[in-house]
Amino acid sequence: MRITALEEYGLRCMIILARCGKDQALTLPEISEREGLTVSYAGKLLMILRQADLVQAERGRHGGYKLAKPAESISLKEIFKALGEPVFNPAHCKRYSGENETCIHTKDCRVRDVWATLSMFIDDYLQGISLADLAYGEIKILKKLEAMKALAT
Amino acid sequence: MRITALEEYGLRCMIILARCGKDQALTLPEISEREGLTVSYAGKLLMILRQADLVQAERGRHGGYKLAKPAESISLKEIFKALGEPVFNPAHCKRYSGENETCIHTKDCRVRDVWATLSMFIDDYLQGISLADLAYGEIKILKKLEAMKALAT
DNA sequence: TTTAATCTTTACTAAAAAGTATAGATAAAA
DNA sequence: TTTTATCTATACTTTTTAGTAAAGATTAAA
Repeated sequence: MRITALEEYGLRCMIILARCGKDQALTLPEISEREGLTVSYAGKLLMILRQADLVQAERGRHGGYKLAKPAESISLKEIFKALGEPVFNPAHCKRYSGENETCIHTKDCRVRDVWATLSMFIDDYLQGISLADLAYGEIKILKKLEAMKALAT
Repeated sequence: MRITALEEYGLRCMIILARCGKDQALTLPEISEREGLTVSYAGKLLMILRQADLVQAERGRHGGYKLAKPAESISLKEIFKALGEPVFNPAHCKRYSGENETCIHTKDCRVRDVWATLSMFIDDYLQGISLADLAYGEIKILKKLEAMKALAT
């Protein structure tokens, strides 16, 4: 199970935007410079985020990107939804069907139950963390994570 | 976040072996036929599983693969560990470092905290499910998953 | 000892994901 | 109106993952 490059870098771009202040826009060169990415790649990431309505873009002089809404009201779940697929989705069983048309376990599949439940856990976890927590809630988020850990064990 | 092909198919091969009975061995053609995989690909998967000591192989006539220990004492966590990397590991920050030598957030990184905690949750979850649960615990596993869901919300 | 059925290993090809480049569109300032 | 700074879109290249092929090693039976 892997976090993809789009997810990792896309999230970091969101953090940078959250940190730069609500009404100030950052340009692609600025974003890419801060995260150590090429301008092209940052452009690709920001396009994805814009198409998901997570950021707003403005062209021309004084243009750039800013968050489409306050960091407090953007959850990691939303961000991940924009950047990739969930751990488990209905296409899974078709994708991993080997030589067959669909997976041979189509009905009554325990593996699917396990993935679906895990996927739900992950979604809940990501839902509970806001972009603001990550961008400037240094103390808050550590406490939150500690609390979640304690709950889990 | 994605489940990889090795993880998905590798787990399914383990389930097939668990279902075939403790002392009976299955050959590559048998395994591949049951899961709809090519013999070559099944060979690759089983080699990985063998090198992780999850299955035992015997060559020659009457050869084949069987589980290295009872399905009750093999957790999904072990199986996943053999087949791929965890969601978060120490190499992560180096891998996703953009143009830089290491990620610019090396010290005091909230993103890393979030991944590390998530990774721990996932491990706990996988640890709590045995191969036996998946292979022949039809009722048991559904109940288990329901209980875990209830706990989470 | 030969043969056939099996696993083992390594190298190869194909597909997907990651990352780059380039030409075009828009906005504002000169 | 021209120029410059910006985003946008698409096509391309590289790297990684997925999947295949083929030759070798082992075992047991004939």
